[in-house]
This record gives sequence, structure tokens and C-alpha cells, in this order.
Amino acid sequence: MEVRVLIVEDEPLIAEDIASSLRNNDFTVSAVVYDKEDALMELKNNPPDLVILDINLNGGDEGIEIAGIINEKYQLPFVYLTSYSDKSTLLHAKNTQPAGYIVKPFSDAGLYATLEIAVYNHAQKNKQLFPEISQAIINGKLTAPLSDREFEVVKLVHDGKTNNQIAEQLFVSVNTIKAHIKNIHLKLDTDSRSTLIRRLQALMAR
Amino acid sequence: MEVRVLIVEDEPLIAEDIASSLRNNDFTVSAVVYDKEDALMELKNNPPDLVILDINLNGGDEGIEIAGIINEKYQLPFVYLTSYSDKSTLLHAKNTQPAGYIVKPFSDAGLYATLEIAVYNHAQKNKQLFPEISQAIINGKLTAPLSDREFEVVKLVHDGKTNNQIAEQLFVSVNTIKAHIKNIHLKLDTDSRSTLIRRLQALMAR
DNA sequence: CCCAAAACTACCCAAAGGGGTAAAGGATAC
DNA sequence: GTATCCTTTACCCCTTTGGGTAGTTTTGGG
Repeated sequence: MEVRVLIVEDEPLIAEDIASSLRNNDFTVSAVVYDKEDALMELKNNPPDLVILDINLNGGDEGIEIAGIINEKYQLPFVYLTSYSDKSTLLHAKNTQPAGYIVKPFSDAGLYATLEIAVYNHAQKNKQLFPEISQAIINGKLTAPLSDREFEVVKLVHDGKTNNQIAEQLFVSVNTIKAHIKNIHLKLDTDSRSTLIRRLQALMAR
Repeated sequence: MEVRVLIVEDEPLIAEDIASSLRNNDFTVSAVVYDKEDALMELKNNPPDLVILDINLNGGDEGIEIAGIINEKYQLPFVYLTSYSDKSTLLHAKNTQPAGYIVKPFSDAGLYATLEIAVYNHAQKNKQLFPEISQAIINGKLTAPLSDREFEVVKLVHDGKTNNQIAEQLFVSVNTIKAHIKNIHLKLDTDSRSTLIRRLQALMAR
């Protein structure tokens, strides 16, 4: 599985250093660009899987601006590249939620590890946004725990199923499902499917 | 805002090196431990805000095991510490979704930046898990955009309100709300509150 | 000024959901 | 073996939703 990387760095030597280093591994360099304009062009016409952003691009905040645009429009992971760790810059940078931070001079090992994790975590992010609900986690937070059967039912409610669909799937009567759901509402202190779904997600979130 | 860091590293010299380095900045070292058992004890009795984990703790996979437990029980951010970048180890490590990766020898600047970002991104995570639904984002992904009023209604449905509650809050008749919701179901291709809520979250997630 | 879109309202009907009560069969733990 | 919990089912009743049709009022642009 190739990972296409866009490098946005205004010092050609460093850019090429990174590029050749990446090419010797599991990465493909989709492009190397030197300013914001070209970066946006690349993002639109030849979107990569990950972006390496010089944070002080062309002496300004272009790197952080690009980060903002990536977050808004492309939702791609990116890592910042910088030669020093300036506190106020870092503060701005943090707000853009980079997947990582590479401080020059960097080691190849550190570079690969950071990029691998950035790509991998991003790929996992969707799954995290909709966590599979887990009986252990939910019961750990309830005084009255859900029984196994109740949890089966609650999962299906969470998936947007109706009582009838749930009854069919579990080979029992709708009345049974209604009874279970009544108990579930009691235990979770909810009173409708909508609030139940929100409650489950809140419980899973931590 | 102090950040409490637990250091799990079996080489005392390195552990202390990191500890003293952190103490000179905005971090507090909650404890330094040398094995899994002590690490779990600390997590339970003196939970930190972030964990630095030696990946090859005591020559084995203890670091990765601890990571698994952190994910299951504590949902804290953690970064791996390693002296080399071994591909198979990295693969296992990636599955635990570390917030970052510190490769020895590390620079102070790189260390701080990685930790800052780890803590910050983790703090933002809840907000990401329950994104405020945004009309702009949702309409950007629909062929038939929601009108302003429809969006007001949809937000309240998302919050688990009933039609009656929504009508009261917006000072209109329930019939009006029902009309709006009918149109919303049409535009979002849903057919119940449950599926509608899931759909909204899916739209916001990317 | 007029048109179109959006907002609002009503009424009807069928389906789904929520809450109360009751009870039977099974498993398990003490 | 008895007490307890879980699972299952039923029935009743009322509320909420979803979908269809249809109409008026408001509002923003051309």
C-alpha cells in the first residue's frame, strides 16, 4: 500500500533530502512544492495521502494557513517540519491539530515512524469517530449493568434498527424487544431512541 | 495548566534525563517507573495526563501491552520511546494508536513539541467525537441543501428533542415541525430519527 | 411589482415507540 | 431447593413519528 506524500518546503535542499529519503522506503512523493499557491494546486489536482508542511514557509505563516485549508477542505493528515521549537508558533500550530511534528535535524527513523503513525492513525480515525459500542466499557460506567441480551438489543438500536427488525434478527417476539428496551431505558436513564443513541456515544467517548 | 507525565522506561539514566528535561518546562513528572506492574499501579492510583512508554520495556513487549491497557481502561494519550525503528515492532505499535513516537537520541525541542501536540490533540478529541453539526459542512455534501430553518430543526432533533419540544422552542406549531422534518428526511435520505442522527454524524465526520 | 422559494399550518392515517402490569420457564448461586 | 436474575411473551393504552395532501403567508430577488 503506497503512501503518497506531498512535501511543502521552501528550502530545496531540505525538500530533496526528505524526498529522496522517503523514496527509499514505502513512500511515494507525489510532489515537492515551494509555496502556498502550488501546494493548494497539488492538493486539488493531485491529492496526496499525507502532507509534510514547513511551518515557517517563506518566512511567514503560510504553513499554518495551508494546514487550516487542509483541515477544512481535505481532511488529510499532515506533519509540521521546523528547525526550532518557538513557543508562540507552536501554539498556533497546535490549534491546527497536526498529526505530528518533525524537528530539524531529524533522523530517518524518526521521520518514518512519525509519518507511519500519522497515516495509520488517520486511517483509524473514522472507526474512532463511530466507536463500536462495548458492553464492558458501558457496564463499567453503570450502576445497573446491561445484561448480555440487553446489550445485543442496544447494539441494534444504536445501528438504527426498529423494534420489528431487531425482533426478526434475534428470532424473538417484538414484545420481548419492547420489554428489553424498557429495561434499557430504565438503566440508561433515557426515554427515546434518540437520547439512547446519544447516551451510548457519550458513554463510549469515555 | 500543568501536564502530569508518567515515564515508563527501564533505563534509569534515560528516564531521569527525560524527567529533568521535562521538569524544566511546562510538565510535571507524576512518576518514573521501570516495569509494567508499577506502571499499572501508577495509572490506577496516580493517573497522569500523558504517558511516555519505552516500547521495548525490559526486552519484551511490555510497552505495547501497557499501551493496550491504557487504551482499554484509561483513554490517555501516550507516546512511544525507542532507540531504533524496527519495522515489525512499529507495526504492532501502530495498532495501539500512539499519539507520537520519540526516537532516541531525541532533541528537547522535538520532545516538547511531540508531547504538547499529544496532549493538545487528545484534549480536542472529545470535541471531535461529538462535532457540533455545521450547516455549511452538511450542505456542502448534499445536492439538496437544508434551508436555515430546516437546519435549526435538525439541530434540535440531533439533540434528542421531540417534535413537541422543538415546536415550543421555535414558537411554531408541531405541524410545522413535522413538515420540516418530512423535508429533512427527504433531503438526507433517512426515515427515522435514529437513522437521521447517524446520518448527521456521518456527514460531519468527513 | 411579481415570482419563486421558504416557512408555516391543518388534517388524516398508519406505523412505531414508550410505559404499565403480569407471568412463565431457565439458569445459577448459595 | 429455594431465592434470584435473565429471558421470554402477552395485552392494553397512549404518545410520537412518518408520510400524504393541501393550503396560506412571508420574504428576497429580478
